Amino acid sequence: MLSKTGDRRISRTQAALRDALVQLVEQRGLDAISVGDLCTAADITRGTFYNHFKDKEALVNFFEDQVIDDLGVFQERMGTLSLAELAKVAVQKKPLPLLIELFDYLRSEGEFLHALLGAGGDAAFGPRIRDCVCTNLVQSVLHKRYRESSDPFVAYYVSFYASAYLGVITRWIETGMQETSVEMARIAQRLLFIKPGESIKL
Amino acid sequence: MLSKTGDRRISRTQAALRDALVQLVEQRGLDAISVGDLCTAADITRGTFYNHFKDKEALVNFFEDQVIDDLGVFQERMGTLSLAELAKVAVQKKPLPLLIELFDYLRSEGEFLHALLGAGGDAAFGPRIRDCVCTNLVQSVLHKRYRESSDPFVAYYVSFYASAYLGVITRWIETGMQETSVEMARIAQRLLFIKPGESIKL
DNA sequence: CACGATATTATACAACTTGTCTAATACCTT
DNA sequence: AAGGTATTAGACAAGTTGTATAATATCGTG
Repeated sequence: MLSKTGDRRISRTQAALRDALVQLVEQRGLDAISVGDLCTAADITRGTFYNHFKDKEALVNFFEDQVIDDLGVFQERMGTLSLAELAKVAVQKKPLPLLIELFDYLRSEGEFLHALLGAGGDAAFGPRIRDCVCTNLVQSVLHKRYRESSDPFVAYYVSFYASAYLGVITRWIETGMQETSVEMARIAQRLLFIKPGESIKL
Repeated sequence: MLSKTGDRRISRTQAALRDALVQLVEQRGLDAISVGDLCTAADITRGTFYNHFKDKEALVNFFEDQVIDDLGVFQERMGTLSLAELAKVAVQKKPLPLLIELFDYLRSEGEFLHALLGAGGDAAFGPRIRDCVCTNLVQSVLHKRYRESSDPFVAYYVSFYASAYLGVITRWIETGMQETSVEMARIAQRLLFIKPGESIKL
């Protein structure tokens, strides 16, 4: 019978595989890892691996899905933000609690994200995150009347800022998450109200 | 003796492998391709493959390097642009010839870029292009006095726009390069003088 | 605690991949 | 035309993959 609290053996195996994945991707890159390598690092048998996952790709997707699901919660909450609210907190220089929470969450998954968003990681993961969080963030910020415009420029405009925010997150993670979540929330907000060629107030 | 014009056999082999790479990455993704697959698709022997490349990764890097080198030329020319020039062409709505040339070049490498920048491609390639072209583009546009600032915000500011422009390029390639190079140059320029929350003139 | 269920182990297997090597052949440059 | 060299076809050991089996250890539940 299925119970809410899963089998501890399964949890342990999955956790061990996740740690092994992060460690090995960091060391050698995803392509250079074999299922056997993962099992050795996780201290399990190959048979056990195939009990859980079809192949290496399925393993990676499984753990990526967990992060994407978690981010989905933020995604929904982002959708409820209005531009007016954003402008208000920007003026007050008071970082949005939601953004702080987001960076807190990202930090909690920092090792995984560092490995799988990095150069040795999964090429499909970055776009997935971008499409999940960032596009929505931009949509909530974009003037309502342009959200469903068919003008190609609007699509590029959205792409532009979605990639931009993923770039900020990626840089933060790549450089070891030096800034606090509050600092990052503030940076993310300042970037909303700036033009590329504009003079920056430091 | 080495001559300027290389051996035709080598050129043919490399071209065949490049085509095979693009085709197979598009079909199955880089990870799922074996050296044997590449050789079958390229109609060469595995021995020939190893005559040229140490392994699959070396092959990928070789062709990526060619693109990066080509982009290096644009990178240098970007560095000579001043913000004043950019503002001028923006007002005149006349796209910069350099930008048009850049999108022309990207189109000429469209199939390769579509495959290797895509979800089944190489996770390391996007960051390489970003660091090559985009960062420099931003540097040339960023106010001079902030270029060497140690304020962490400036670093994120640069990251933000570098990723943003790579995102625009990536979207253009992913969606099959519908827009002309002139249209894309115009879009890229318009994006320079806009704020996220700002009303867009369509 | 004891039971039934099941995750894990150890092991084996064929099919495939990898990287290297050889001798013969075909093609290229000069 | 001649010498150089890339390509071919074939073989090799080492490693990887996905699957399967029976024995064992660990789990959740009653």
